[in-house]
Amino acid sequence: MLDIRFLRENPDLAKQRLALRNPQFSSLIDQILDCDAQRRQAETRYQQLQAERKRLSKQIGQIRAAGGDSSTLEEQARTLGEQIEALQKQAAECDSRQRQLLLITPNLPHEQIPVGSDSSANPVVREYLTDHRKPTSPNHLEIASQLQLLDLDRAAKISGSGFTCFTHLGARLERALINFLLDLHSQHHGYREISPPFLIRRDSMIGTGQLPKFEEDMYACEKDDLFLAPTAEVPLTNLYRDEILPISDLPIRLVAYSPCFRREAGSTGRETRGIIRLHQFDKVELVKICRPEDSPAELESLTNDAERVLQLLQIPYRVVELCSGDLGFSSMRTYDIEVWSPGQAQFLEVSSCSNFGDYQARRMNLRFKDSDGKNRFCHTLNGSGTALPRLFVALIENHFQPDGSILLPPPLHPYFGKEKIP
RNA sequence: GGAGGGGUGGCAGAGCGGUUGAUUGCGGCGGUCUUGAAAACCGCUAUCCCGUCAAACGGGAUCGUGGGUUCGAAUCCCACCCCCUCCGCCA
Repeated sequence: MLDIRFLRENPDLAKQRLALRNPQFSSLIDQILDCDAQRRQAETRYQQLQAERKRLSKQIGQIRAAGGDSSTLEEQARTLGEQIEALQKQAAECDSRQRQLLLITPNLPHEQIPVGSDSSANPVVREYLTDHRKPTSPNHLEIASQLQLLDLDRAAKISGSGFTCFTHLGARLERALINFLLDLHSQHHGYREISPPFLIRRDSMIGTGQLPKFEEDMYACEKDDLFLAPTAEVPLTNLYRDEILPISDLPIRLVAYSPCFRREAGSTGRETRGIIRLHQFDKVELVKICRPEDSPAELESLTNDAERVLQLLQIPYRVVELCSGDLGFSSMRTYDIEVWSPGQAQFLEVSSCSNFGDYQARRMNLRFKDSDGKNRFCHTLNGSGTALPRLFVALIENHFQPDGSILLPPPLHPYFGKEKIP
């Protein structure tokens, strides 16, 4: 959520920055400021009347205690009460409308990010092993079918398209990867491991920005008004919602494994073959909560922590920075990490590392007490560390051998229990 | 799912229609005393919003959340959320 005071004082700056995402947001800012002006006017007037009524009520109390007649004053107070009620209703309506509008307004892009309208404008920041990448390889589906690592057809019998079963050594590899990632980040990168709930209340979905705007993309349990987590970002970031953290607790670094549930409405046909895009997939997620002045550096180290995964697994990748038009709703700055998939001869996104500034913290009322005793909003960040299915794809395609086996990189051996598949 | 109890300031815990933003204790901050510390004593000690910005000052709101009753609600009524105890069900 954007700071209403910032919008009030810098409406043109806010519009300019939002226009870098999409020009449509200008009128939204005007509507918000309109609500704000109306709200404050009504609020000021009813507060004056309320102060008056308070004085009268005190007098009434005193007169009654003394056994006197207070009926004239009571009549006055009643009249004031009616005016107050009407103005309060007006203020509440403005306030609620203002909040609804703020909740569907995306974060301002950071000043330093590249300007562009779509992913073709995303600059490559750095690359790893891409000079040595395999130009082609059998597709992960071909490899998986030879080695019985996946069963998409039978998964469809259970759940429909967009779901998979990992089978035999495939299931074991999936589990080994999850454990490898959790251990790497919790034991070597300083993240605290959490195993969070996967069903999420509406308020928490609003807190990180999935709701109200993207409700169509979420799986919901309507009976209980709960949503299936689309990413562990949601439970992790919301862990400390509505709290005021002591500054000594910051930065907080959290890591969690979770399955992720996404309806992916409207994306069938594009990049949907195999396990590149699923309605349910595993992911290990990194989240940070820190002081505002630390968030730029924390974004760099978070991205490095995710990259470390690919270095250890010897998978070629590149880091791109998202341009203004490609930026996610809540983010002010994002790096995507993309692994090379020789099977599809393209790069696949396995991690998206973002700095949200105070945008999420404001939505979930997450603050810290500054050294001078003032309460300030925290900054929040997150990144995948990493998404599993595409990592799985890159791993088996990049390490596929001419003899039909897969040679696993050494860091996985203790987790998988052997060096190759089969 | 059924029955009961409860949600008050950083924490503990009073208050159950009228100068109560709220007694008190603990903790925290400042001071007196002391070579220093402890003890004792004194003072301070929430958040949000509005009044164009900042400071000062003034006003309003906040006792789980939202409604209602009333001139006036932490206090009475209703709904919901959360926590605890017992019963039932259950991996």
